[in-house]
Amino acid sequence: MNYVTEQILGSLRDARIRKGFSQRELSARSGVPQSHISKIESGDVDLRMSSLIALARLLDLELFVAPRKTVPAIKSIIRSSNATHNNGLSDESEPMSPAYQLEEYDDD
Amino acid sequence: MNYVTEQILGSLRDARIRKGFSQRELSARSGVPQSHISKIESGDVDLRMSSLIALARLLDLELFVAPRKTVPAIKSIIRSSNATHNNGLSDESEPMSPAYQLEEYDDD
DNA sequence: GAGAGTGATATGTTTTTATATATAATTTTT
DNA sequence: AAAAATTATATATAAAAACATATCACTCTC
Repeated sequence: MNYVTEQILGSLRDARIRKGFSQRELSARSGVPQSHISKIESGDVDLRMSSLIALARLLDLELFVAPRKTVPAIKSIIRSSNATHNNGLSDESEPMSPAYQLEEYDDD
Repeated sequence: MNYVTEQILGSLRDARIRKGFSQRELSARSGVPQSHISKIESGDVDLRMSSLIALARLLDLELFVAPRKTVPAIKSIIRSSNATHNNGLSDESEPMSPAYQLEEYDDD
């Protein structure tokens, strides 16, 4: 598994966890079987672009290609975005995932 | 074909052309058949992540996922990068594709 | 208009994702 | 430690990409 792939799959997993989704829940939302999500995250399959985009979208991520020379700048933006776990100045950001969960929730 | 897909495929085609590669040449460099590259560019196939990464790499592009809220900033970076067709202040940028080609070149 | 280069189409085969489903293994919670 | 939730594996099937190869249509140049 090459570096870029690892990066992307890692981002997917991190985003899922940051949103407080289990693989099952992401499965329910995306229609992709949990077993397949597991394989995806562990790099056992070379997933298709449409699947990647669909999963990313559910996790509030977007897929891109960028010129190599812009990579450092972009990574910097992403990094500082991830560093900002809901500081006061937030905009239309996603609701923070709770540190613990009192009741089970079933939206969707 | 959704918006993100279109964006990405468009970027691939643009980058290929900016580098002065024909589909045949990209095929030779990547090992992906020209016929398949044609289908990819016209959105006839839902290509795999590894293929996407491989093609992107040959075109000096890199694949990413980024948090949705960072998208405008990132697009802005990419835009200005593309706007700068070799202005004087360049760094380690790729050699400019020539406006015309005298001889055929075969590196690789 | 012949020849060369380019991109799109066509066909048949192989490989692999994606799906469905079940269950095992692991981690977390009570 | 028992129960519950989460993730990893396994198997079988269907669908689609990837591949190899050939050819067609189009444009451009000589």
